[in-house]
Amino acid sequence: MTDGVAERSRPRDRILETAQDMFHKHGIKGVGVDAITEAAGTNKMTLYRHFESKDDLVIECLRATAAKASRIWDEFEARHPGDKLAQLHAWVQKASELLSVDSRGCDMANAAVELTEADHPARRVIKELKEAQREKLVALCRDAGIGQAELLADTLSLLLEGARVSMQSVGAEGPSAQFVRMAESLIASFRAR
Amino acid sequence: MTDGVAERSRPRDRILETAQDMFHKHGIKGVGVDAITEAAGTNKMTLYRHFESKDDLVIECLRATAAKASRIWDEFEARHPGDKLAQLHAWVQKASELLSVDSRGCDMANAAVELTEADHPARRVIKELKEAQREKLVALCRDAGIGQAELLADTLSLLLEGARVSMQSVGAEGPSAQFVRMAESLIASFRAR
DNA sequence: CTAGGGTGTTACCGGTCTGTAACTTTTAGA
DNA sequence: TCTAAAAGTTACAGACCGGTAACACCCTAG
Repeated sequence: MTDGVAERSRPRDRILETAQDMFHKHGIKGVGVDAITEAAGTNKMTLYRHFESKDDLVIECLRATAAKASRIWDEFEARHPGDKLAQLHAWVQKASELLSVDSRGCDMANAAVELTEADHPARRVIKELKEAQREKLVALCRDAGIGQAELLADTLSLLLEGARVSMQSVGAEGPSAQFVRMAESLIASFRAR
Repeated sequence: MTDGVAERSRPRDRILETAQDMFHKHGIKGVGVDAITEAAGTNKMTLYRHFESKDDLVIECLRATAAKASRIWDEFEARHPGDKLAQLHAWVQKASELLSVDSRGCDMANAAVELTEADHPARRVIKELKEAQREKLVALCRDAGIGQAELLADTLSLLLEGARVSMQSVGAEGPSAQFVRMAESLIASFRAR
C-alpha cells in the first residue's frame, strides 16, 4: 500500500510533506506519529532521527507551509511587476481560490486553536509567521498607494481569517461566500478616501 | 482541593459548567473526562450516568454556550427596546468587550477546528447554532433599516470570527485591536448607501 | 423507619499515544 | 569492492484515554 505522497524522495522530505498534509486535514492532535510515518512509507525511528519530537515536527511543518505561502507572494510580483494595486487584487483572487478549494482553513490559525498551552513551543513560531504575513500585506497596501494601509491590511486579514474559520463551522455557503465582494468593495472604499 | 466552579449544585450542572470552562480554556481534545469530573468535584461514573459519551457532553456544552449568547441578545432588546440600530451598536460594543476579556475565541468555531471528522455528531449542532446566530444578526441589520442587511451581517460576522481567531495566533495587539473601528465604519458606510 | 434512587469509590478493560533501545538491512560514496 | 552512514524492524516502556462493572453509601420521599 504505497502512499501517493512523494513517491521516492528522502525520508525526511516525505515525512515533512505527509505530516503537513495530515495535520492540515485531521488536526495536530488528531493524527499520531505512527500514522504519519506509515503514510509516508517509513517508520517511527526514522522520524525521530530527523525531528526531536512531534512538537518539533509541527513547527517544521508550519515553517514549510509559510514558505509555500511566501512563494505565492513572489508569483504576485512576477505576474504584476511593479503594479502593487494589481498584486493586491491578485491577493484577493488567490484568497478566494483558497476558500473554494480547501475547507480546512489556515494551518497556523488552526494550530493556535489546538495548542492551547501558553508556552507551547509552536506558539511563538505561529506568532512570528503571522506577523510576517501581516507586514507583507501592510507593505502591499501602502505601496499600492492606500492611505490607511495598516487599517485596510488588518481588515482584509480579519476578513480572510474569519472566512477560513467560518467555512469550517458552517461550510462554503455561509458568510465566507461573500468574501471577494467584501474585500473588493473595501479596497475601493479605501482608495476613494 | 475543592474547585471554584458551582460549589454546591447538582452534579450534572457542575459537570456541565466545569466542562464548558475547561473545553473553552484547553480545547476539547486537550481535556479528559477524568480532569473534568475531578474539577467538578465528582467522578467519572456520575458523568456517564448523565451523558451518553464525551461527544454528548461536548454537544450539551455547545448548546449551553449558545444559550448564554442568546441571553445577551435579550439584553440588547431590553436595553434599547425597539431601537434596532442602537442594538446593532451594542452588538459591536459587546463583541469588543469579548475580545478584550477573553482570548480563546468562539467555542463553536474552535470545536469546528478541533473536530475534523466530517460526520462528527457535534458538527451539525455547530452548524445549526452558527446559522441561527447568523439569522439573528441579519434580522437585526434588516430591522435597523440597512439595505444590504445580509452582506453587512456576513461582513461583521467574518470580522468578529477573524478577530477571535486572530487573537489566538498573534494576540490582542494584532489586527483584532481595530475591530470596533472596522465594524463602526462598516455600519456607517452601509447606512450611507 | 424504610425503601430506593442518586451518588461515590475502586478497579479494571482495551486501545492509543509519544518516545526509545537494540538490532538488521539497505544504500551510497570513496 | 569495502565501508560507514542512513534507514528499516521489532519490541517495548510509561502514560493517558474513553468507557464500564460491581459495590458501598447517603439522603430523602413515602
